[in-house]
Amino acid sequence: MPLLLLKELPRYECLLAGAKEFPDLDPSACEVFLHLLRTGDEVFGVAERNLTDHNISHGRFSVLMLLWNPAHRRVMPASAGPCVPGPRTPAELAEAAGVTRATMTGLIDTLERDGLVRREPDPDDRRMMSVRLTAKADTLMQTMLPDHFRIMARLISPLSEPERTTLVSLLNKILQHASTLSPAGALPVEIQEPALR
Amino acid sequence: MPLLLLKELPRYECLLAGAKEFPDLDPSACEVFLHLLRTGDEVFGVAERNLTDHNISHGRFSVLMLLWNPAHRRVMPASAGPCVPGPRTPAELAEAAGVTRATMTGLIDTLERDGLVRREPDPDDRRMMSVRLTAKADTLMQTMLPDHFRIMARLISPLSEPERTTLVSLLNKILQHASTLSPAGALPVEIQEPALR
DNA sequence: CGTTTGTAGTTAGCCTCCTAACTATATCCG
DNA sequence: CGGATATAGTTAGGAGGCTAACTACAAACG
Repeated sequence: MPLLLLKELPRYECLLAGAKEFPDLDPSACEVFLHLLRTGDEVFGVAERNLTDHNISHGRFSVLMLLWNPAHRRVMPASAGPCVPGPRTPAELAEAAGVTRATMTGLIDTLERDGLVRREPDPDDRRMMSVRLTAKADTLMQTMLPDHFRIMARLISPLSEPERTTLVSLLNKILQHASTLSPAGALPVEIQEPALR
Repeated sequence: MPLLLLKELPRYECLLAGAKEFPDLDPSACEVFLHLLRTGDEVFGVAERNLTDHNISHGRFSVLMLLWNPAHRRVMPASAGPCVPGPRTPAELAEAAGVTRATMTGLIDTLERDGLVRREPDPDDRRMMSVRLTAKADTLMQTMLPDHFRIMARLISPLSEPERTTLVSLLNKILQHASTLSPAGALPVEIQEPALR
């Protein structure tokens, strides 16, 4: 639900009209942009509703998934392959989930309060903590995940397999390109005209 | 930035492995789902960074766009066509932006504090307020929008026109279907197979 | 005409995100 | 060895989401 976007997307003729006043407005790009955000938001909202029923926000779910991965490996043969061991410390979790360490502190706080997670001091480096799932969290995941998987499958069910492949590849083109414009990929924007007023 | 999602998407073989343990896990659906959210998040983040430079969050931007539309019409010929007059009251704005009235109160509070918006009582119905953009907001939009349009165009630039059409149509299939699973579209689910377990 | 019902906006309290600054510990290096 | 630098985690304060409950007004209806 966090995206918050115009519920009704503008009609294409409105975009064309806007392009007359703003030469920088690319109507088809704008349309893709808005549809991407709108659809992402809707899909996100449907998936989140299920988690909310279990008192789990998306952020908390991400943390549980990151920590649960190794617990999961416990069940699987040790030869299960390249699924890496998964993060343990708040800093690693923050990095993997794409939030700040401060945010992760808050998430772990509430997860710990709800008995889903335990903090343990690292014996080797006294700056560090180790975060572990409790048995309660493990049980919760076991009941929550099948629903979550069914919801994902249902959301994507209108697409055939070839359509799915196409969609992923188109999204990937955008994602790859967007990453280069991103905070990390902060190339100096070079060519941009001095505009901006 | 709000989506918060695993930065590194799981490899497909991990999804396949997961499907062995969870029969409900549809690997290709899962892959589409994750790519959609991840790409939406990235694109959203890039676009938001520009707004943030002007001290405008996405929520505030939505409000400004909704209110600015009519101001925009002022410049355009009255015959401009089917671009409706745009919302004016907090309740209408909340509905159009897809947030609660309480949230809209907060957004208008900060916008008013920053001098971008004015509240005026409705003379006919003393429960209602009318929200208007200030001249300052109008100026801000004029300087902010061209950048915003350029960023959208850049984000989508890796796709050709036919690819854009395809992408929008695939996204639309998902969006239409998702809406039927949604809170508002709470049709009694009737025809839906009894599945869902 | 007065009571009930509904609607607009706000308030209060919670959660999750952020940035900036702080504390404690580890490490590097002169 | 000892100071500068870097890192882990937290804290403080702010914004923007939410729900639930409240106030004020309008409308409906018996």
